[in-house]
Amino acid sequence: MARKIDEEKIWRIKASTMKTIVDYGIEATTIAMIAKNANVSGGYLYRIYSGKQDLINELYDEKISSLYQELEFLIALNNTSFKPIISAFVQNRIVYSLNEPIASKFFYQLLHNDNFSLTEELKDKSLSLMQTLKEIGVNTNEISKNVSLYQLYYHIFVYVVDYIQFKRNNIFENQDLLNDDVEYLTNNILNFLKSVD
Amino acid sequence: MARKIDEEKIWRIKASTMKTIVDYGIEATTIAMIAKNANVSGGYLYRIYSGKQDLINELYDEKISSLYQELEFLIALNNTSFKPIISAFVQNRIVYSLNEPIASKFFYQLLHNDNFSLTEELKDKSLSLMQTLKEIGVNTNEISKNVSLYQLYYHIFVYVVDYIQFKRNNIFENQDLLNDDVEYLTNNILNFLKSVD
DNA sequence: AATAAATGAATGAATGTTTATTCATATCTT
DNA sequence: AAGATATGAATAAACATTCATTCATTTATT
Repeated sequence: MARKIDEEKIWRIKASTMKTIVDYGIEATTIAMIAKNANVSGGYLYRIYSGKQDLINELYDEKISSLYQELEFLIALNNTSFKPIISAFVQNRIVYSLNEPIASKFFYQLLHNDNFSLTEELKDKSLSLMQTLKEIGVNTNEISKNVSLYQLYYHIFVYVVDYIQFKRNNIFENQDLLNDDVEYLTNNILNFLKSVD
Repeated sequence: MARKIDEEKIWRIKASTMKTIVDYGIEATTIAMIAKNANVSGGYLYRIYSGKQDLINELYDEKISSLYQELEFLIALNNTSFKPIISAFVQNRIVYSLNEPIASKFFYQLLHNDNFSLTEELKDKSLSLMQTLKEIGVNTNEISKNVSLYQLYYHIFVYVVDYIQFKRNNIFENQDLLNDDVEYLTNNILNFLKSVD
């Protein structure tokens, strides 16, 4: 055997990628900047990733994946009613944005960048998750039976992430995220999904 | 005097910039691509704009500006009740996304890109518009007096634009935007802003 | 009215910088 | 020593930007 792969090095690359993108934007971020910030040689990135696009896409897929896993876990924990699932999910998003502001903002940026899209596998998973959630909500009568999978997806994934990010980067005032936000967002989501006819 | 400035040329540059960015993303868009697509020489862009960043930012400011003007007009038209203003604004956003899909998507992309931000002047205008709207809504009791300017701003500007764009780029199915959407979005917004406590 | 001179618009090839990517070499672990 | 990891200088392509030049239009002069 030879020298071991330094796992921490890969972790540093990921952290550096997110930080650099959050600080300077995807456009201005270069491989050299990422490597320097990660204390890693430029060429080393190419041993692991096939390039900048691949590196960012893989990171994004990772984030989406863990989000879906989290939701699956919450569904398994409580599959008889809709609100607790959403409420816990929203709370986790707020906690995440406070504890991991860089990762959180990185995710937000990619969510709205069409150059980086999901794998077919993740799209399928997304679809089946929304279907499961819809069944739960419709059965308990917490949401309308006419709600579309799109409406579910948008309000659960995009609305929450966006609201939190916009609140943090606010042009009006720098506002703290509060526990009140969990309830506010959860209720808003339930109202949307209930009011479809 | 010399030759006149060809105004259509500037129009072509703007249209080309939006189209190229929508097709390839801001990152992959080059000055050469924009110029070629606009049938304009590469160097000509620098007579009008100081560079790529300036060109995009100016276009973005233009879009924001006309959005604010539109809202001002709607407020002047009906300054005694909140819902008609929002309803008309939402309807205009949907019509705009159907009639000007490229401009609409361009705007959406920039709304979520922190590398391009508003001028202080536009931020001020935004603030005063939200204050005016809040007064109208609170007076008629259509929205909560505890609503923050941020919540107003997010739900009126961001939520509507995002919902529409996500519906069009849907990973689930390609859905048409309908008149039903106007009512759905308007009601959602009013519910959000009413339910703050 | 005809012609020349002046002005500023517009061009696109040339420039120099930046960037992703490669590869010969060094380093580390067993 | 062997076999892998890791380096970073070297490379080549892509890029934004500049600038000498050309071209269209207007104004002045006869």
